[in-house]
Amino acid sequence: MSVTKPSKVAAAGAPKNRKELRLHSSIARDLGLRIVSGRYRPGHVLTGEIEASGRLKVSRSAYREAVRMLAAKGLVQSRTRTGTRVSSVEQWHLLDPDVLTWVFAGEPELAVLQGLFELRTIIEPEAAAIAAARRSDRNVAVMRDALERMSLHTVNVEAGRIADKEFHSELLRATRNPFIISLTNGVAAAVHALTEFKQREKALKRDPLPEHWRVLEAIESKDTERARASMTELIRLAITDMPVKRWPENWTDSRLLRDSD
Amino acid sequence: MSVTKPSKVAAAGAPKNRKELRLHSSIARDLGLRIVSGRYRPGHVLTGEIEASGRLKVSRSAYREAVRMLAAKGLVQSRTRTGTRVSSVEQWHLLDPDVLTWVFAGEPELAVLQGLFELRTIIEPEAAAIAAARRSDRNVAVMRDALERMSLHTVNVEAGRIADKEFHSELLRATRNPFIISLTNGVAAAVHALTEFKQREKALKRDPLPEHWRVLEAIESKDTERARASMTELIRLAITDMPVKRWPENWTDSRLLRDSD
DNA sequence: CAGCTAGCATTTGTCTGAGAAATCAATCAA
DNA sequence: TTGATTGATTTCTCAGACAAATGCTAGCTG
Repeated sequence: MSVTKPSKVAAAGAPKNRKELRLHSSIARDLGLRIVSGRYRPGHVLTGEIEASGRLKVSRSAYREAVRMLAAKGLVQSRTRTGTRVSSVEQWHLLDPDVLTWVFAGEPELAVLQGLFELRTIIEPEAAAIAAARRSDRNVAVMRDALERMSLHTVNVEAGRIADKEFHSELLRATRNPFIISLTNGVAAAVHALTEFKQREKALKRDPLPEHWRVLEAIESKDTERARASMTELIRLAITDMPVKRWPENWTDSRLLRDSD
Repeated sequence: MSVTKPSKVAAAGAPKNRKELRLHSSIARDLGLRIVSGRYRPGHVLTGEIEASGRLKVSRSAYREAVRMLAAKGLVQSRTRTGTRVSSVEQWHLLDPDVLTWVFAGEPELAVLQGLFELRTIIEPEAAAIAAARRSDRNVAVMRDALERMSLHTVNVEAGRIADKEFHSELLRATRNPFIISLTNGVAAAVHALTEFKQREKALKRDPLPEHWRVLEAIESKDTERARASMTELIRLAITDMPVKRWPENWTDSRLLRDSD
């Protein structure tokens, strides 16, 4: 029960992997992780502000701001007298970039992986088709640059994964649809965490570049049909690259699904 | 520059249309509306906490909690010394239920309407197909009940619009995909605000029930193809019901698109 | 003059302590 | 039994102070 505070001394030499967060953001991340990981189940009532902030050795205001953030993301709900309780999973803003990052921070469940890929299978081929119709030359240039960096670094290192993320972000941006673009941030965060997850298991054998280039070519030549088809194929290949033994047939064994009240 | 505070006396006789919000939520809603409506453009720096809270006659903590909420929704970003500035539109969590509600609170721009319907056209037919494959009997029962209430009240009154919302929510819920379900809350909020918007112009002439029933029948009989097709048709009809003179050909005239830096 | 450094000023961030408001639960009265 | 009253608990709101971060500027130094 300890918040990884942004160390005031920033221990010399310690690799500051993650950006220094403010105290309230750290607390929010901490609580958020506990919630999405299932440590705090839906319906669970958090310990009161006074005790919780006291235990964490932080001020009540910092703790409250953290709770407000989580409430804004649909993870908790506060009521006087009742306290702050974890909301049902259906209330969670799962496509919020932070929430998505937290969900994929640990070992994501198979059904959750499957859910994300299902969403991508629905969205991204259509997005690619729309992008092919509306893309600007600049969109193409940015995507090309991303792919070149991706081929330079490979997705086995952070720089390559970032390039991968930027490719998909720019593709969705090319749709000119604010709502689809908004999905970007969330899905990109998830995919990024995901390629990192893949990487944890074992370095990717297959080279994912060819299908990316095919998507780019289709979009560049404004061929909507080919853009849709090649993106469908890209996602299909990405799924086969996931280091899972067996994809579950049904979904009902997901924690994200069980606890809905 | 005044927050519609949750009046302490709740002025006798005054119709309390909207649920009583806490002070911090009221402030957040207030600022949020100003931001998404374009009153505060991306890049704009909000007045400092001390002055802002003073002007609103609220405590700094209440104001800060509001800002934290907006930051959690990607609308603003705070930095010491620099202040709190409105983020670029791409940072906004447009699918957040609150943000979506705020966006559609006023007269939504055509391009924004178009964007939402484009997203629905992509998601919901596929969702209907998946729902047809995975739906439980209970899902069907809930959807049927919603349609019956919808036909009882018509979408010209609030009760009918709520029933409409519940139909679509339950449909997405039937997909058993947490991410698709999460889209529910956002899209449902938008559609709800939208039917209200339609209603403002003029009562809907055409009866939208038949196409809803066709979707339900397809899902009940687990006919994925027919579910997809009938949902596509439902959305197509919903678009034609929008009281707009002419759908714009290109998008670039949307405020949501311009200000991205 | 160019560039660097140290301090200054400003804004958000954090802390503390005190009541106010809301609401659940039990108690008491009609 | 039902309704009103009281009490306890928790979040909510307020006020004021200091800490930390950081952009800016003046002055120093080469």
